[in-house]
Amino acid sequence: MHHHLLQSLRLCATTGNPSHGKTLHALILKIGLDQYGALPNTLISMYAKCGLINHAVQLFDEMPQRDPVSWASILTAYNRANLPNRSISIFPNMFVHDHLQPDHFVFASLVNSCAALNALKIGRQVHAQFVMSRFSSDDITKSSLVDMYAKCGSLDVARAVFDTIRSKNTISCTAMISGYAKGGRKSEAIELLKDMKVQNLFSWTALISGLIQSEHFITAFHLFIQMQKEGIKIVDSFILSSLIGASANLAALELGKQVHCLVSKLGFESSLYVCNTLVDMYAKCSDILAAKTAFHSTVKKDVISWTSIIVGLAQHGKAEEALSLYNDMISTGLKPNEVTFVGLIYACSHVGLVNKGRDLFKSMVDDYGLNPNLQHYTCLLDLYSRSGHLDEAENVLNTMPFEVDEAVWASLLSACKRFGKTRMGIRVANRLMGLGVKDPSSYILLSNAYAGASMWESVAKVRKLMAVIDVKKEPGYSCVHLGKETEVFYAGETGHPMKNEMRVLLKDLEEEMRKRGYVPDVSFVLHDMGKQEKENQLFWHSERLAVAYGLLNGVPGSVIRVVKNLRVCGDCHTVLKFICGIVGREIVVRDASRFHHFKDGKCSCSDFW
DNA sequence: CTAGGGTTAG
Repeated sequence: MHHHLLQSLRLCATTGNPSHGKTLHALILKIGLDQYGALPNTLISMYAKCGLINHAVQLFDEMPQRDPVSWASILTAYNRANLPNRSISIFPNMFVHDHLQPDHFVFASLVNSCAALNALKIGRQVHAQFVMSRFSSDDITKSSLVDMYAKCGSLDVARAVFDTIRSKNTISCTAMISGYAKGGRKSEAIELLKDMKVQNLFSWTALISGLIQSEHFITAFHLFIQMQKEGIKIVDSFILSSLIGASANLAALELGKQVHCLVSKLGFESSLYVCNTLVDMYAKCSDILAAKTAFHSTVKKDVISWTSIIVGLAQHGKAEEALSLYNDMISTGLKPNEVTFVGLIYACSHVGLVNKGRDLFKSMVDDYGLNPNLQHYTCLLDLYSRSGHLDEAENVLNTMPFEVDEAVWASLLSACKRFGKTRMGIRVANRLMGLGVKDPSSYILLSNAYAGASMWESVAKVRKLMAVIDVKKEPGYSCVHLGKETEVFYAGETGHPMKNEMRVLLKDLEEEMRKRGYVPDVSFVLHDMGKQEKENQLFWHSERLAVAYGLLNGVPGSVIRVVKNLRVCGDCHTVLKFICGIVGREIVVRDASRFHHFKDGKCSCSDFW
C-alpha cells in the first residue's frame, strides 16, 4: 500500500496536476499514514512540483519529525517557486530547531539559491560548510558550485572547483561552458566543449546562448551551423529563441527570417519564448508590420508578449497603437509591469500626450504598486522636454531619487536650445560642465549654448576642455540591408567602388533639396574648420552613403532599411526627410536610440531624438 | 522520498 501510494504521488508530480494528488493526500490522511515512511516528504515534493508552494510549506511546518530529506525537499520547493531568499532565511532552523546537519542534497539546494540570488558572499559561506562536512567530495554539489561561481562572475574560482570534480559529466561541463561563454571567454568555452566526450543539445545551447549574451553574435551563428553538422537534433526551442534574439541585436532581418523558417520547420511556433522573441526581433529589425503579425499569431500571450509589441510600437513612433493595445491588455486581466510602463510613457512622449503620460506614471505607482526606476524618470523627463514643458522637466530632474548621468542633462540642454530657453540653457549647461563631460555631442551642445548667449569666455573654456580631454568620437558607420546583402559605410569613406555614382546621386538630390529650402546645418560638425569644409564633412556622413547605395541598388519602391551605430546627425535627419519626399521612398533608420521612419517628407520621431 | 547544466521585453 505504502509503495503504491508513493508511486501515484510521483506520477502526480511529473504531470504537474495537483487534483489527483490532493485526493491521494486525503486518502493518506484518512488511513492515518500521513507521517509514515517516505510519504510526508513525497507529499511536500509533489505539492512543490505542482506549483502549490503554500501546501508544501504547511506540510513541512506541521511535521512532528523532520529529517534532512524534509529539509532538502522544502529548500528545493522554495527555489522552484522562485523564492530562493526564503531558502536562505529558513536554513539556520535546520540546526537551531531540528538539531540536524545538512547533507549533500541540502548543500546543492542552498548553492542553487545563492546562484539565483547572485549572493556570492553567502555562497562562499555555504561552500566553506560543504568543504568541512563529510560530503565534501560530492560531485553534484560541486557542479552546483561551479554554476554559482560562474553566475556570480567568479570564473576562475568556478574553474578551480570544476578541476576538483572527479568524474566530470555533461552537466558539470555545461555549467562551466555557460560561465565562460556568458563572461565572453570565447576560446575557453569552445575548447571545453570540444574536449567533451558526450556533447548534447544542452551543452551546445549553453555555449551558443552564452556567447550571444556576451554579444559574440556572429561566432554564435557559425557555431550553430557547426552544431547542425555534428548531427545534434534540435528537440526543444531554447537555442532558437536565443538565435532570434541575436538576429534582433544585429538588426539582421533576413537572418531573423531564416531562423523563423527553421522554427516553423521544426514545429516550435507555439513556444511562448519563441513568439515573444520573434515580436521583438521584427520590431528591432524595423519591420513593425511583421512584429504585429507575430504578436497577433501568439495564441497565449503573457506580459512579455504585450510589452514587447508596446515597446516596439513606441520605438517606431506608433504611440496611438501602443496605447490602444495597452487597453486591450488590461481588458484581458493581465497586469502590466515596470517594463510595460517604460514603453507606454515613451510612447506618450513621442506624440506629446503630456497628461496621458503623467497619468500613466501615477497609475504605475498607485494602481500597480510599482517603483519608478531611472528609466521611468528619464522617459517622464523626455515627455516634458519634447513638449516644451521645460520647467516641469527641470523640476523632475532636480527631485528624482536617482543619480543623473551626462546624457540626461544633455537631453534637457538640447530641449532648451530647441525651445529657445537661453537662460535655463545656461543653468543646465553649467550643471553639465560640473558633471564632467565625455560625449563629443555634449561639447557641441555646450559650445552652442554658450555661443547663443554670447558667453565667449565659456565657449573658449569648452573648446579648451575638448582639446585637453581629446574627445574621440567613435567612428560612425551605417549598414544598409538589401535582401540578403548588407553593405557597410563609414563616415568619410572614399574607397567604395560605387563612390562616383553615389556622389552624383547625392549631388543631384542636394540641388533639388536646396531648391526646396535646404540649408546645411554645420553646427553638428565637431571639428574646427571652414564652412565649406564642414559642409563637405556632412556630405559624406555614413547614413547618406548608405541611403544613396540603397537607392542605387535596392529593388525600386522597396523600403530602405539602415542601421547606424551612433545617433543620427541632425543635418542628416533633415536631409533624409527631404530625400524620402523627393524620391517617394520610405526610409527606416535604426540609430543608437530609436527608429526613424522617413516618409512623405516627415519623420516618425517628430524631429526630437 | 531529496540534489546539478541551456531561452523572452527596458
